[in-house]
Amino acid sequence: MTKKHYKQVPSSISFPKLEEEILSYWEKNNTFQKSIDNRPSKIDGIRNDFVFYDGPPFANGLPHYGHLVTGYVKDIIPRYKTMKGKKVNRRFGWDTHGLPAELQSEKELKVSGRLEILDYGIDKFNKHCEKSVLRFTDEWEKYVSRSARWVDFKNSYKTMDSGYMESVIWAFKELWEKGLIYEDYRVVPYSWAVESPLSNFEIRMDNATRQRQDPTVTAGFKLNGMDKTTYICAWTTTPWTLPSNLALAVGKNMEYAILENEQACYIFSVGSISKYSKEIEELGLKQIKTIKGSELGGKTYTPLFNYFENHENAFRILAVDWVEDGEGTGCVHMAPGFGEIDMEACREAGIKLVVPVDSKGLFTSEIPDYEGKHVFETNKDIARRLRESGQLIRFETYLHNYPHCWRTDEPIIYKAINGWYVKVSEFKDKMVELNKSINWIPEHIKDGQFGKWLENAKDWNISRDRFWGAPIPVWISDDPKYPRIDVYGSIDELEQDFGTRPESLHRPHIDELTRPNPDDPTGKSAMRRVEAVLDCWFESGSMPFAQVHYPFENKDWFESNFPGDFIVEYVAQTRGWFYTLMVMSTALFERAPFKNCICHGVVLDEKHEKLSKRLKNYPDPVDMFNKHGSDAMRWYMVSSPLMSGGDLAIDLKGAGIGQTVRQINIPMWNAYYFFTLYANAENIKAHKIHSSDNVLDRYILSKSHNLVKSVEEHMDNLQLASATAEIQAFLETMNNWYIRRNRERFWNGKQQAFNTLYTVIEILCKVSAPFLPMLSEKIYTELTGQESVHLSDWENVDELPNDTNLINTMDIIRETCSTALGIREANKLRVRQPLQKMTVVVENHAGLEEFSDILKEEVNVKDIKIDSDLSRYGDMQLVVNPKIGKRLGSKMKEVMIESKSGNYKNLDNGNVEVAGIELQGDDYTMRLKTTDGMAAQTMQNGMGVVILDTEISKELEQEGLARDLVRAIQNARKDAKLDVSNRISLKIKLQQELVEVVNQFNDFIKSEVLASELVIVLSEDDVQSDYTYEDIKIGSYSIDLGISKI
RNA sequence: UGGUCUGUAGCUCAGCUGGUUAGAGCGCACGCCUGAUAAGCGUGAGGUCGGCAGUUCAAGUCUGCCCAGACCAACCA
Repeated sequence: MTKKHYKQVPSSISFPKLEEEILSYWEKNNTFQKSIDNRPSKIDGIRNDFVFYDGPPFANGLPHYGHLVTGYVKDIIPRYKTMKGKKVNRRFGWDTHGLPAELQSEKELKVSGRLEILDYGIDKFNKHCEKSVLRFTDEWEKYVSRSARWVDFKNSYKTMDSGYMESVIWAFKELWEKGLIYEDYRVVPYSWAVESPLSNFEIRMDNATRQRQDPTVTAGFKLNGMDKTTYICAWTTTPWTLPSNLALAVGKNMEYAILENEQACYIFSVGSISKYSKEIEELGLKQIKTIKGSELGGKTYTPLFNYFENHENAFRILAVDWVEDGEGTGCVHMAPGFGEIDMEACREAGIKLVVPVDSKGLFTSEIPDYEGKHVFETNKDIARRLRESGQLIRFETYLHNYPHCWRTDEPIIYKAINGWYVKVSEFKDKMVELNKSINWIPEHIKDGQFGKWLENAKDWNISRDRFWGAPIPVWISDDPKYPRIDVYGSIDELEQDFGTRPESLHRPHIDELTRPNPDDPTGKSAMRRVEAVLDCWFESGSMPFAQVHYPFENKDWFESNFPGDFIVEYVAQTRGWFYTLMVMSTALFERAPFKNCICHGVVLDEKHEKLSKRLKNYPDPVDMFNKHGSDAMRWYMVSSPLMSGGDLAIDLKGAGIGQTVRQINIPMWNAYYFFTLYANAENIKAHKIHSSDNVLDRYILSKSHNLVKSVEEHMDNLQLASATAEIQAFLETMNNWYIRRNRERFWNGKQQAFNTLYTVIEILCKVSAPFLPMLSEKIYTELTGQESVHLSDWENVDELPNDTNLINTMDIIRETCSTALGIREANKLRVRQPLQKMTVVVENHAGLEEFSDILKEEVNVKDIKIDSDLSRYGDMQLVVNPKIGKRLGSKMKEVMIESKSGNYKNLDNGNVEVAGIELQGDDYTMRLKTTDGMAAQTMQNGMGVVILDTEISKELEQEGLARDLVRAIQNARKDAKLDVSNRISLKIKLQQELVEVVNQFNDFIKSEVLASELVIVLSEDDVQSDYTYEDIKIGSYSIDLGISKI
């Protein structure tokens, strides 16, 4: 028994099982870590890191398809860069702070709201958050690992690590010192459900804004000092703010109409009258005159409710320039505690605001009638009271887009609240400028979605009145008489001033740091931390430096490796992570945070609707892993429009993924299986080569040159889908041309053929390693005996032959074959039936002779004739090169018509004249149209013609039958589960007519099927029990076939 | 209301700076091949390239308008 050089592999394999095997192989060999350690951080003093930022996910649920897509890209690029020689560290990160963690804990601890948490104890509450926030990390690790994504979990960063938090407060202090942070009392989107303000971009995330039906009220405010009762009408979508109304605003230059009936006057803007025609009719109103808004300015009115009736400066009409005739009445109700514009306008008018609503959205004792009631519950009652006082002009519901809290799904309110802000508006121009240096995929994001957003950037509210988060590192004197503000940017600074090192930067420990106010000579006041914590987006925006505890550690590394080289997330992160990274990076370092960014699209269901856990309208990823494997899923997603920002509609059964298995995984495996099968059968050990004297070898090597080169180009341009398309096309050529056409060489153990296939498969493994990390690993390691394809270097293109002529010629050959097979098909001539002659007529046939053996085999003909005289086989047609249209202009039309109808003449100088225009050189080509009735066909590219001699002589017919017989015997061998190298003994029982065929082709048959003996049996008596028999039909004959392994 | 993207075969999608008869995969029909075999290959049917205008010798490709969908923004007082 000879030693086999390659592992015996099964012809078909379970890819999911193969993947599990590779995953444990990697784990055992520590392959991932090696792939990083193998690469130096610097080469000749030049940085060699490829810096990739892994955006921290929040682990409050299991990963879904969106995460998987991102994860695949996050793996593909680093694997590619590693093979190209870069050191690519990949640390996983966890977003641990913020509302989701707190809400989860509230639910689990059954405490709800700020007061209950304070009661329960911040310490205990935060401890619980800390524990529960990591609950899903194991599950995440499982999913991520199963998807063959290499990322360092052990060394992962968490936003709650004290090092991370220290870097975050450092950043805060930097911004403070640059004057980019301020405290302000402003109206902000406020989630009463989580009792905290939200940032302007949180309410824009995903589907936070959606349709909602709200009551609207048009109320009449009674003007003071009028002869006749006069109502000025204002419209609002938030009736609950009417008790807090302190002013009305009208447009300075707008026209207002005064309408009256016997009892009263009503004022509407002229532009809004038509909308109120129904009410006007009901009240029997007639317009008496119009006045300018400026004339209304300064008038006072009686408040609708008396809660704030003595409020200073209040209940006046303000004439301003920003009111427009929109949906309302042209007169705006102002509740400065609940509207941004309201607040600004009232501040200018010297009206102090009132906020009679607490943190849970309940009215305070300032509104005794509704104390403890949720604001939304009071809308109806407010309308009822207005109706009773005759001041309700209209009540209706209104469908509009309204922001909701992205974590609780409850509608938000706008409310004045104290907060800390980053002055983003001050440096937004800088951000716009820095954005120009970023390479965005797809490109339109740069000046579109992201660029536009930057241009309109608003100041960012970074404070949250919550518990579980990085502290706002600001200490303020508790006595306004002795004001002082201290901001801290490190633990050391804290220790220095407070004399003790905080146990943790989390609340409540951080809050326990107090000290006497140094600016207070009485010594009575103290420095206390402001209570709020930081928006968790401030933390994720700090990720590039905070993950390495900059500037306290890794100072040199960070400074030479920032900005990052690459990030990827889905497109909505232009409002989220991409944005906060940009803000932090611009404010701190005046640099863009990353160089390249892929925004991928969204995975949808087959009806193009969002994936929803509730509807279960998508296949379970785990099922897909188990059924088709992760490599197929990776390929499927990465070769899709997702990579250029488009959506991908995934079908419920995952058929697209199964299709990938059939088109990519199986063909690749088949090639490898084929190689090992015959290398082992022939006891061949192959090695890598870069040249061969066989033309097919040189062809496929040239093709692999092109493959490596184009994949490299696409990858360098971050065009992942294009790269996969190249690999797929190569697979097709390798399997359905190179291997198929070379089968005989493999059967005969031609070393060069094996060397070539070995080389090509190895290259294919390398090129597809980022896209099929496990399948290519399996094949590569078994084929080469190397440790891992992911530890190998990217193939050096320059070493491979690059023969463009050969590739072009081969294209003609392949075209010839498919044309010839087309003729066979049309004439119902099976390929197994040999034919005598094929004529190939191509005008320029230099180099084609070399391929005549290939043609003979592929088309199964005895002789090939190559000719260049097209005119003998059909009529020539003039085909005009359309590019001459540029030169001819309007004459072109005529030239086209004339040439198509064959009206042209050949000139003596070899040129052609059409419609009076002389054409030469590249201006035209002649194309053959085959004469009807011949077994001939024009090639699809029109370059030539193929003619088949369809006459079948007796001899050819018999050879055909012999081949049929061989085919049948091979089938029987297969059925008997014989190895391709087993020798057999044959007994055939057949009709007299076939005996002649078998006799004549006896040697041929025996050698084709590896038969040592062939016995023709004419009666049943000779049947022996150690033979397996089959009934076979060949043409119109039926025979009994017996084979036995020797 | 504005911006960006998308609209090509039953389905999922290619189609470069405008250029001859618009492609691929899946599905369907019919064949073929098989010493890779629970694979492979070929052929066919199927398209007014969302619509209407325009520019041009020539438009799936460029321009304008319109329609539909997605996303982003504005409005939402």
